Amino acid sequence: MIMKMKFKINKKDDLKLFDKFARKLNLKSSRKRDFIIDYFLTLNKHISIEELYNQIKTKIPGIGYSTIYRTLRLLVLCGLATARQFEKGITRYEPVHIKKHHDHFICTRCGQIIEFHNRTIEKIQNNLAHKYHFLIQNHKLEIYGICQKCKKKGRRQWRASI
Amino acid sequence: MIMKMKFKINKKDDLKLFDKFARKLNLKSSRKRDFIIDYFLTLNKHISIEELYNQIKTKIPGIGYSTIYRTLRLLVLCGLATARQFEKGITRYEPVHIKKHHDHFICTRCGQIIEFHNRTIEKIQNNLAHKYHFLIQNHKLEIYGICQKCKKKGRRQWRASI
DNA sequence: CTCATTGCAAACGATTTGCATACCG
DNA sequence: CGGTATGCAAATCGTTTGCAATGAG
Repeated sequence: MIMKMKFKINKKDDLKLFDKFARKLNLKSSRKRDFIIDYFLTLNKHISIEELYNQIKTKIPGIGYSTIYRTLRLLVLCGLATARQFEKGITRYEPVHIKKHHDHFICTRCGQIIEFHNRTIEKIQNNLAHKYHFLIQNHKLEIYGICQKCKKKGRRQWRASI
Repeated sequence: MIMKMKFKINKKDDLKLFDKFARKLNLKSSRKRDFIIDYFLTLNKHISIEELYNQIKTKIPGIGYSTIYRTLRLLVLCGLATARQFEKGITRYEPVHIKKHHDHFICTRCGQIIEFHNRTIEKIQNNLAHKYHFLIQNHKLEIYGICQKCKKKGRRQWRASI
């Protein structure tokens, strides 16, 4: 029922787009930024700045948080990344190529996000769309609730936080 | 074609639910908190802490931010409010009663929103949730596309509005 | 009296920014 | 060289928390 999704990543085109964007804004090229962008665009899942920072740090030891933030801001500006807030206070970025057709379970207690894809739901959507003479471009399905771990935790642990 | 949905605001039941929740957690009652809850539950739109604070302040001048925060946290915990981040850095809360049956077709050209509800999609969601041991609290399904009218209009008319 | 609630100020965590330095063309 | 990119530390902003005072049962 649940399918792992495959994405055709067209990094080349994405990089070309960024180049054009960079020229428009008179940006100079930079090894570090280029590396971050290249790295980010190969991802097929959303990522937080912290995660990205830790991963990049292993490749560019001296890298700073601000550089990651500034680079991601540029990517969002030029449309190559999308920023989303699944849970409180943490922004997650996804490369534009995975924007389509993925759905999320989001735990409202611990913030865990489970991605899934379901064909039947999509089929129904298409039927409904047909009924309403609606041409589907894209959709977003988010299911909020409590994940297995948090259900087990029970009341005591979150009681403490009042 | 657009269906106005009616929400039965059942504040009485909501308050009862909170009472039960409060008893379980050994909360004492408090005028201020009760007022905030009552006020919040009559809203039919999401609200930010800042907005709520400013509105409550006109009724209870001495109120503090923390009280609002703490009360909303309780409401989220007991399921009477949902927290969402529509935009970066700001959490908005909505009363549960406007949170149900939240499916939308959204026309990306004219902005028309068609609300709909489909039982089968919900059934599938429940199956998926079961598989992941996930307890569903609510969900949001948004389908973006082009509505009947705009399909007929062709490109010229909506192009002008960009 | 015994706890829970509240307001305030301080703490916090994610993000942004000012500035001096490093880098690119 | 002139201007952009970077790292660092400090500033910011929404939110949380410690604590002393207040309120409820």
